Amino acid sequence: MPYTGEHKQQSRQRILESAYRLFSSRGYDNVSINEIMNEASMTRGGFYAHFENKSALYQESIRYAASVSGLKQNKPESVDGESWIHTLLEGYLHKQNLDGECQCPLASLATDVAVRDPQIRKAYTETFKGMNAIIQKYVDTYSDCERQGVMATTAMMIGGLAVARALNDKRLAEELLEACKQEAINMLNGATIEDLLVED
Amino acid sequence: MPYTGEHKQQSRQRILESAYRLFSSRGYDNVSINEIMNEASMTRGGFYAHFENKSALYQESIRYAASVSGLKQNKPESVDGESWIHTLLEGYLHKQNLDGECQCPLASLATDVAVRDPQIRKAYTETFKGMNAIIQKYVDTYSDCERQGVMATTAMMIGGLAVARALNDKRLAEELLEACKQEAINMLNGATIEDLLVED
DNA sequence: GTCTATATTGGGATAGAC
DNA sequence: GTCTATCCCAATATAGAC
Repeated sequence: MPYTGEHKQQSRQRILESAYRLFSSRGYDNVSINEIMNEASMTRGGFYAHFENKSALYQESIRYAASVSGLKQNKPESVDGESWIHTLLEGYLHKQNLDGECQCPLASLATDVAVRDPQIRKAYTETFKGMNAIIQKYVDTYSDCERQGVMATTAMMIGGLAVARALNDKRLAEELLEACKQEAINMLNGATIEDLLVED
Repeated sequence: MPYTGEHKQQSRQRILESAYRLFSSRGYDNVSINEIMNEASMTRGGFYAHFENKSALYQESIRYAASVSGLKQNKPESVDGESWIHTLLEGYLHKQNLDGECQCPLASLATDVAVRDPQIRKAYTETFKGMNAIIQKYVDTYSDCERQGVMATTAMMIGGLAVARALNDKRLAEELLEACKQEAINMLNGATIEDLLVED
């Protein structure tokens, strides 16, 4: 029955979308299955035809969000690696990510994930590795910045956005995003003062 | 009645301690007032003699944790500012903060706070400002690193620790802490490649 | 100020009709 | 596969004894 299968896939997709939207806005515990299903234009009872339980949905919604994040966009041929990194930073540390939903589960759910079961943390860990791989790939086209610098930069991006979302002071939050953007560009340029001094 | 007043203060202190310990380990929603009171050797009913509700306790426990954090220790006279920054980084990005409780509420509760009421976010915001002020104070003794660099560094420290706590891979988590430590030292040294190039 | 007992709510999960 | 109805448990908050 192709219709039934396709229809089920569409329902599943809608559930994943509304789940991530609500989880990133309000956290795992503060969102009910009822709300998620309503937002996906279904009722509560139907949920268990798609997911084993709420925890399984959480895990899959993290993977889903990572797969549609701005970081996953393909670089146009005409743009060089360094410019593309700037574009990615601009999109990631953008003030539109401050209120409510947020494109990146690494930032919106960091401390929430830390207290969940291993399957959920595994989805988070793989997403983090993926983010580092993407940044490294483009950085390699113009800089000698290595794994350590890239990891510290992604931590700063995630931390900057996560903290900015928690702040109760919009001006400070936007200042923080801007600071992280500038320093990320510096850090990804690779060489440090020490390197230069040694070369002198 | 001095005895009664003092006794109440001690009870309140015990509640704040066990509250922060449990909140930082398992998040706000996953900890019940019952558990907190048991951990403080009291019973549930007594709670409301000390705090208006659970939310008020959350707010005060964040301020309490910030007040006893390692960052609040006083620098010994004999140690210079730069060495002290290294000591603070070592303590903050230490693997003993990975499992369970964590000295810094900014890292252990970042995304948890983002979805709470304004009073809680205010406590978080003030704690963040305090962390920046402390780092800036010591950095000023040896570097020209300004507000932007300090804010980006604290975001990296908080983000590094928060993400490392969420990861399901101990080796990767420790590598991340180490990367943030090294890059924080670099960043707090202030000048960037661009600065040096301009000076040339 | 601390205790026990309880009112009340909310939400995860299941049963069963269609 | 989706719906309605229901079971069940956990947790906040309150009432009232001591």
